[in-house]
Amino acid sequence: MTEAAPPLRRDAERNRQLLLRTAYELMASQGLDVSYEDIARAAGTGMGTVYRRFPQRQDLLDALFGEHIDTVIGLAEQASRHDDAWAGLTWFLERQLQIESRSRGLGELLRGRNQATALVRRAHDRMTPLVTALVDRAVRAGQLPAGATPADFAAVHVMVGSVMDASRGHSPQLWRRALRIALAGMRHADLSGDPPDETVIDRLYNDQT
Amino acid sequence: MTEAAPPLRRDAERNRQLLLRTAYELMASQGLDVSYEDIARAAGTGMGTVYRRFPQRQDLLDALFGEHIDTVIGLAEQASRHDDAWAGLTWFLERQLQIESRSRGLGELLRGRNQATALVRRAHDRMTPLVTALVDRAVRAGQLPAGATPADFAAVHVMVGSVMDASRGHSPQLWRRALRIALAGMRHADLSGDPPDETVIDRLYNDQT
DNA sequence: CCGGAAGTGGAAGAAATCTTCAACTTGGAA
DNA sequence: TTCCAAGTTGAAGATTTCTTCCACTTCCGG
Repeated sequence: MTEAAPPLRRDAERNRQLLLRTAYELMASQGLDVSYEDIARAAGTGMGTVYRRFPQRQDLLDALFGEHIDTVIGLAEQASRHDDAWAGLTWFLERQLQIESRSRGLGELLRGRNQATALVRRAHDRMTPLVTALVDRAVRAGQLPAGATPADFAAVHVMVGSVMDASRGHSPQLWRRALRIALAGMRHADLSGDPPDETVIDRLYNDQT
Repeated sequence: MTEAAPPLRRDAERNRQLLLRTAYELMASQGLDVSYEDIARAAGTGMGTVYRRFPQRQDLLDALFGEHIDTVIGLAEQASRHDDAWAGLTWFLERQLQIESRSRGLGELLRGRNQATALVRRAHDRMTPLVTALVDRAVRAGQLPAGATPADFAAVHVMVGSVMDASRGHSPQLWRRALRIALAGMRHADLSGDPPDETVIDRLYNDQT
């Protein structure tokens, strides 16, 4: 157990909230690679304050995105309860991408661009079994071709996300069209050959290049 | 016309070739963002030599990738002569991605991640009309659904490329599976709604974020 | 073989970001 | 009201990469 941290002084807590709001805004529009100096300036505090509260960038990301990621995990759970496996899968992916479209930073996190391994790994450890079960069900129901795997689903996620990243700013809805293409492809592609390695999902989502 | 540059001294020309080979190797494995210092060190020269020969990074990229890009343009021309429009499209995309899989740097260039706008824009100005004609032919032939556009083709390119980038290193062939998914999606998705803006192709390929 | 133009190397200044820290300010318990 | 632990600030050192520059070396025409 972590020892109970003493509560923050009132002004410090106010600053902390202000920093979180500010950092979230910046990362929503610019992605995760925002400098501490930019955050401090936008919040009107000194850099030292940011470092005191979030000594590691990971600490900031945890505080910023923890609950958002729990939300996404909740979507996966909800989807896995869907009677129609394919409907559950498409609903989940569409919802997740919609959330990512509102925050570039969260998208980078969920799709494993950049740092942030701990948070991401935990999230995917929770979601992968759920998605796997859905994919298996969809295959058995004939909604997906034999040979379809959870890794294909992850690949679709990465693929649509890349269109989102490349078109954010000028065609904010283009990812929906890419999603239609990719999902139709999942249903109609010949996926019988060379099944991807079991570990591909983790690596797709955690490669830091 | 550019005025004729005087020929390089023999030792300088030797160094130039050495730098090009070295830089190509480094960018093939690490992407375009290799520092001049890394290039100089790997080639065994001083940084000043790199700067003297290639004052702007653009100069280096032009010299490195110019002919590779012409090769890809050639592929597009060859594809556009194919009787079967769909076969031409898939052949072209597969070939182009295969080349990108051997050089991460070239992939970044062709898919518009990073700088390099001049070279990329010229290439796409040449290829876009060819691809457009192929897509139109494929639609008329019933090989692609009504509403399919060249921008969808560009999106597929970007999508498969993103899987390539995320899996390079552990699953170097995974992009082929993603390509199968994306191409099957092009044929089977409902693409009748909200056609992408005309300018989307350029922007997909030239967004520098 | 000589002289000078061309070429080279790498130290040094500039710029961006990360990170620490010592002097200063403030909240709130007593 | 006093006092001090908690909090804040921004300057300053460390790092990294970019870019310039000048003393030194090399090539090659005459």
